[in-house]
Amino acid sequence: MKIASFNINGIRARLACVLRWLEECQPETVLLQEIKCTDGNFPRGVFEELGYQVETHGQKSFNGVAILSKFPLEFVTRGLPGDASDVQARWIEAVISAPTPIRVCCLYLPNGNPAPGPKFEYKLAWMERLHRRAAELIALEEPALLAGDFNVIPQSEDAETPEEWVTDALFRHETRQRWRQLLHVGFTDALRAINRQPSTYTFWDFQRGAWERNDGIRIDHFLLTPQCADLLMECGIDQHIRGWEKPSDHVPIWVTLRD
DNA sequence: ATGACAATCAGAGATTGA
Repeated sequence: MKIASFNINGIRARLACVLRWLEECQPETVLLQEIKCTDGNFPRGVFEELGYQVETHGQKSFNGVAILSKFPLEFVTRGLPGDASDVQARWIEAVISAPTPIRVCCLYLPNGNPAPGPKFEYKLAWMERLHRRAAELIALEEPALLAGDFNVIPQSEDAETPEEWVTDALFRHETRQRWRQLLHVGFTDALRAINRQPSTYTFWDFQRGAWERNDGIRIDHFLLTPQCADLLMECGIDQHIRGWEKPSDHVPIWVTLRD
């Protein structure tokens, strides 16, 4: 089972790029972030014709997440539990009904800049809710994963110029402390379980030639429960597509799990 | 301190992102 996560920065602007990548990558399941459209405007037919079941949680203009899968998706829920007043579309969860069922949580964690400020407070509160849901998933003792755009640079080795990020919401100590809470309850960072190489980035800013200078950061992650980590075979980042025509500023990260 | 770059909504320029 190959499961990929990709912050596409607008599904309508990125449709050609995504289709080209799907052809090349051939994932059975895809977790998308920043679809930037309502459920009604998502081009679901395009993916259904490729054999994917499509589940979306969108909103107008901003945010929005979706799951595509060639296996049936069951028990689909939308919205991160813990705050009924939160209207931002940043979480969709489902169980992939494969021979070994996998629970997948597709998330788009708030950016949080500028920090400090109300957006940073929202980010930290969202991470506290994520921590509570993560602990529940661990208690299930089942193969499950959290994946998506975490907007967290975990360590200095995850940025080309870490000194420039120390006051940023993606790398502040409050943010990284909450990231580590997810590891402490038992989640495994899939990329780092396999690959300790530097420059394993998933994001390069559109500005100042960041891609050409490899001035990147690692902020898109797969976190696995112990039962899911037992199934882990590979984890990779499709960095080359950042150089394609009309790319997203993020690139896909994927895992392959034993069936 | 600012802007550089891109997408969205709207139909210019503000807002958001990271």
